[in-house]
Amino acid sequence: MSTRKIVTIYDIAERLKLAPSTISRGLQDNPAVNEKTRKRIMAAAAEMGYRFNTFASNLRKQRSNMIGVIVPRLNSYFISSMLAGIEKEINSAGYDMLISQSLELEANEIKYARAMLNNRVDGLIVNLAANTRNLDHFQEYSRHNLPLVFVDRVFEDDDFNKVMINNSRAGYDITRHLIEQGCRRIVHLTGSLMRNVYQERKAGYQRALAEFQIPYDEELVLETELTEDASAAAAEKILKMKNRPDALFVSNDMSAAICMKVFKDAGLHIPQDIAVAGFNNEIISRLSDPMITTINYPGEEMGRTAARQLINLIEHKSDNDLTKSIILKSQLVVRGSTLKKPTTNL
Amino acid sequence: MSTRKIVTIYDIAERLKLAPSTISRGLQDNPAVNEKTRKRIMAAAAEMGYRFNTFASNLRKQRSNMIGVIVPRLNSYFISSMLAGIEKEINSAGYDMLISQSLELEANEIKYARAMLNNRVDGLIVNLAANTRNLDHFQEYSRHNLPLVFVDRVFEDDDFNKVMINNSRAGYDITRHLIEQGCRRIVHLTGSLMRNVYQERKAGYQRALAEFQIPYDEELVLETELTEDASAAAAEKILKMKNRPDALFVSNDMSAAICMKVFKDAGLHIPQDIAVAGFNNEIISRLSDPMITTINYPGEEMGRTAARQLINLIEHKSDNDLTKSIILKSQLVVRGSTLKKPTTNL
DNA sequence: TTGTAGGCGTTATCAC
DNA sequence: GTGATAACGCCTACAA
Repeated sequence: MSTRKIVTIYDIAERLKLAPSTISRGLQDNPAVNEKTRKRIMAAAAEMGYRFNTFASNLRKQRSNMIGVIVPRLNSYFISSMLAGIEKEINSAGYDMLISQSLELEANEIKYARAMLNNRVDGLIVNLAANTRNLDHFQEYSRHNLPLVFVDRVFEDDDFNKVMINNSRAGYDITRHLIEQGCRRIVHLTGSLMRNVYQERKAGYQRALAEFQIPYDEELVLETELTEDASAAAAEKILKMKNRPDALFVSNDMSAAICMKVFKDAGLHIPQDIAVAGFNNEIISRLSDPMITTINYPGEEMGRTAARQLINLIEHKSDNDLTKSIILKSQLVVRGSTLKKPTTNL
Repeated sequence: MSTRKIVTIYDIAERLKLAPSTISRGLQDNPAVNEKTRKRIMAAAAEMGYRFNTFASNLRKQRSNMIGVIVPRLNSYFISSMLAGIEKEINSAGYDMLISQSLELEANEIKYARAMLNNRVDGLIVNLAANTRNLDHFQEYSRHNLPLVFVDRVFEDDDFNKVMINNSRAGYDITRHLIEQGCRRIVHLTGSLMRNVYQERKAGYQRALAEFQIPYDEELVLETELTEDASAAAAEKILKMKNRPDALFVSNDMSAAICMKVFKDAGLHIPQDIAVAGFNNEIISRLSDPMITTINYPGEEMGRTAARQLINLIEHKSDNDLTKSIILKSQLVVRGSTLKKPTTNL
């Protein structure tokens, strides 16, 4: 029963003795077409197994109604929250979403940026790969006046649109909090320092140390990929340090929880023996024992904001020349994993 | 400097005094074209800011090179692992991925299934929404001979291709394990029983109870949405039960961890006062204290398998008439949260 | 309210 | 090795 031949508006037109243009109008509820005609058209279309051809339509209309999204990974708490936010906003505005994951590799990012361009996406949202060196592969978007928004992982000193939080401030807040709890030898476990988010958090960490006249010790900054294994390895390394640190500031809650587990398994008490702070306010920060002090990091909202900004640019509701950096709020959330002094009322 | 007019192969042809067809060939490294000519074409294209038009190409070639994916949510551990698997497989086979999230609503699923069809995806992978009642909205795919693969959440008694695990067996294994640990009053906290995955796990639970002559008590089955709040509420409810249960089997590790936290906060000891088992083998199951007994559930591999199966169907490397259900292995992983008897060597 | 006609950018076919 | 031409399916002036 499956109709081999692809059914087009011409076939429907022929069957109903109407013009193709009438069919086209009828199918998209154009009010110019007679109600009865419209119903006949719909019925015939359904019966004949007609499928609207988005390509032909897009080709003709010169736009795709698709928004491209390039992220480093799909399976991360932060990224998936962000994607959920992007998707909601995009879909309610009538767009579809084309996703690629760079797997943290610049080479893939370059490849996908080009593919998205060829796919005529109406705009692009990007969260940079860990090892991306520059934004050359996005210059083409400017050239074609295609809106582009970077979210979270960005280059800070360029003219692109971006949505982010104040990572430096957050890193400072958390480090200062640790210092105020009496910690002096604070390890910082971070992701790739090529990325602003990690670089900035580290800058905030250093700023807080300096403010309290604690000498900065490079040995205490551990750069890893923040994977499950790498995090556990880092924790082991910390355990083996001659002069054991009294605090650990990790750039990610999951990683922090992994370190905490290693510490606890080694018989340490948290926060007494070592205080641990994370980042992101993931569910796990609330489930760990003790609960993890962290930075509340609005992934879904960042996604929505980036998407909304992009859509505004696409629909010319805002001006691409007025480059905007949107900085969303993040807050320090103090919990048991760092409370050495029972002073705070929590 | 931005070129207003869209540059096409005609423009390049004109500039180089060549025919459009030659340009087309040159751009795709067709060996028929002279090496020198090819280089001139490439150079001109780059210089003029030419962008390949995927629509026109797809329209002409009658295919999109895109694979559609419909999932209930993007921000869940299992889903994002699965997506990562799908993406890797799809991309290495040269396809792109179009994603929509149904937000667990059948209405959205119907809408997106149609949109994917119109977008001329070459195939579709679906993980069903919580409240989907039937698969009518996918019949059109059969009609058009478009390959379709359901993954994880499926309807078991139809003719569609599917990739899943043996949920009934897994539910049985976990329940039996709890019983063998001496538990008799076992609560089962589950997601929507309209979905096979939950229905089957429950069936396994019942089968194990029956086998050990433990009467099935409907009051002990709690159906919720397994969100953070719903899980905590369920745990509270369990705490208030007159005759407190001695075990809890949750259909999801995150949920199990949340329940455990509520129990611990109420002063209970795990597993002595109440044993807790989860599902999925998420990272959190390894980080909780005690670690959570669970079912190892290969999300990424399920994604890869579904994608591979779909691609085979698309490329006619396998026959759609030979409907296949692929059942992947899952295993019971016993950990501290259920070990009441220190007999097992763990 | 409906019809006519041309074009969106690419590729396949056939010719040279 | 290169060129001419006709689709692919839809949309939109403009005309009737």
